[in-house]
Amino acid sequence: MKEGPDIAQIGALIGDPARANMLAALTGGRALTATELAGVGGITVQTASTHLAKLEAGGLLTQRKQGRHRYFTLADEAVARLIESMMGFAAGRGHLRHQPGPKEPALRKARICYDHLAGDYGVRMLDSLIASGSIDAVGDGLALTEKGEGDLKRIGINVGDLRSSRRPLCRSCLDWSERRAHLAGSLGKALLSSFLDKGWARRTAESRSILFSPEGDRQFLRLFPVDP
Amino acid sequence: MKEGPDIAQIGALIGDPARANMLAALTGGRALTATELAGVGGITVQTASTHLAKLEAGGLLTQRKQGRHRYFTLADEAVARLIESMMGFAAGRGHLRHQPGPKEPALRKARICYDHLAGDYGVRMLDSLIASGSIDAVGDGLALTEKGEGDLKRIGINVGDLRSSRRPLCRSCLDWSERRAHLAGSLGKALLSSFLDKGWARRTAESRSILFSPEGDRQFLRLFPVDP
DNA sequence: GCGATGCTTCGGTTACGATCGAACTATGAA
DNA sequence: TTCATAGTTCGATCGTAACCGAAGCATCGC
Repeated sequence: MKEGPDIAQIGALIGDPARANMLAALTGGRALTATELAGVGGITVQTASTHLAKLEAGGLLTQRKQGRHRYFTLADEAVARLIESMMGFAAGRGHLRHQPGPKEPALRKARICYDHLAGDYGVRMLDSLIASGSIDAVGDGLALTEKGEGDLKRIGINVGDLRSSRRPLCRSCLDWSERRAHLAGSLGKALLSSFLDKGWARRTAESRSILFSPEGDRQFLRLFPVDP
Repeated sequence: MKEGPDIAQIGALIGDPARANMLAALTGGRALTATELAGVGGITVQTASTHLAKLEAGGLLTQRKQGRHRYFTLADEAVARLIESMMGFAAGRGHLRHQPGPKEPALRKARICYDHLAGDYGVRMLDSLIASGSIDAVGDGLALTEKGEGDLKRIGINVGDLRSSRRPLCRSCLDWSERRAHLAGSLGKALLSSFLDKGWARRTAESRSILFSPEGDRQFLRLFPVDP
């Protein structure tokens, strides 16, 4: 009874709908202000403020004040992974909130998952990288091959730079909409960044969905084909 | 706001201390009755009953009635993984409940994690299997090698039988006490079963800890050496 | 300096859920 | 049948936490 980590505390932190919505929104990777978060939580700023304080005390959030704003972000990638894994679990049990609204399809097609690409396109990209021999999949682990390193260089991603960070290069992340893995880790981040830099896609204002331009769409599908 | 799976529901389910304790106890893998669970939760049976009903409605638990008892177990392995991952997360944030009681050290040395070995011994076993070339570790994924298949056969584990199940053979599972990976999956289960069958170790009544006999301890350490 | 904006703190209300005693159902034993 | 054990359902109590209005700080633009 008194053994092990206290799972109830963080469960309770995530267990409030307003807080859960805020956390989910922050899984989008960008920092949000208290007022914005109050919006996504459907509550007033006062209430949001107390919620945010609790989340911060619990170690799930960090804040950075900038002028008269306070920007909140998830404390680190581990929090993002926890949230995503809970989403995957909830989706599997049919605990859905979505009356399939207008934004839903876009979200399933391509969205941001902390800092990398998720949704149909995310899964497709990983499948394609594996099929082309750029990434080795062993069990549920992923590893970049030499061929992959060369291929990535050709589209402007220098893997050497990424290796210097302590963060793992490749990591598989379970996609809640597709129920299959997509690519996370510093490489996943670098790939998404490059798409955004190239103008192939852009992030939307308040949602987690990623919008591909017609041109970007073509380029993406050409670069990551799926075998027939 | 209305997009994605409802993470708050399961958060709330886990967020109650009594329920969290029950779930943690069930991570021990064996089925427990409502009264036993009331015990670990520190509540009366009436209260436990309502909690258990909620957990079942939420899809986290299943019950099987046998005579006048009702045996509760985690609904499936996904639930166990979710709980364990939350434990790992909570441990990392220092959300500990343990005033390091008497049972704590035993729990850190060897315990059961749903159906496989965790704790110091679990981590050691995986390390040793990797060092000896029985298991390939790529990224955070694990794969059994041909050599490993042979070695396992020699200690009485027929991998062929395990492959027939849909469940993955090797899976890495983050250990909350060691903060490193141990071996899960059907192979992890088979290994622990064999230790128990051989009488090297036994499960304890109400706790998740695994007790090795002096002889079993010797055999285990001989079989899974760590290089100096 | 002044007002406007972003956010927190305080106080009081409200609602929900955890809790348990008591009564009720079901299975097993004698 | 009767008694005992395991469990659920009901009803009532109680505590806590979510919530918002109002007031209080802090920072910016002017």
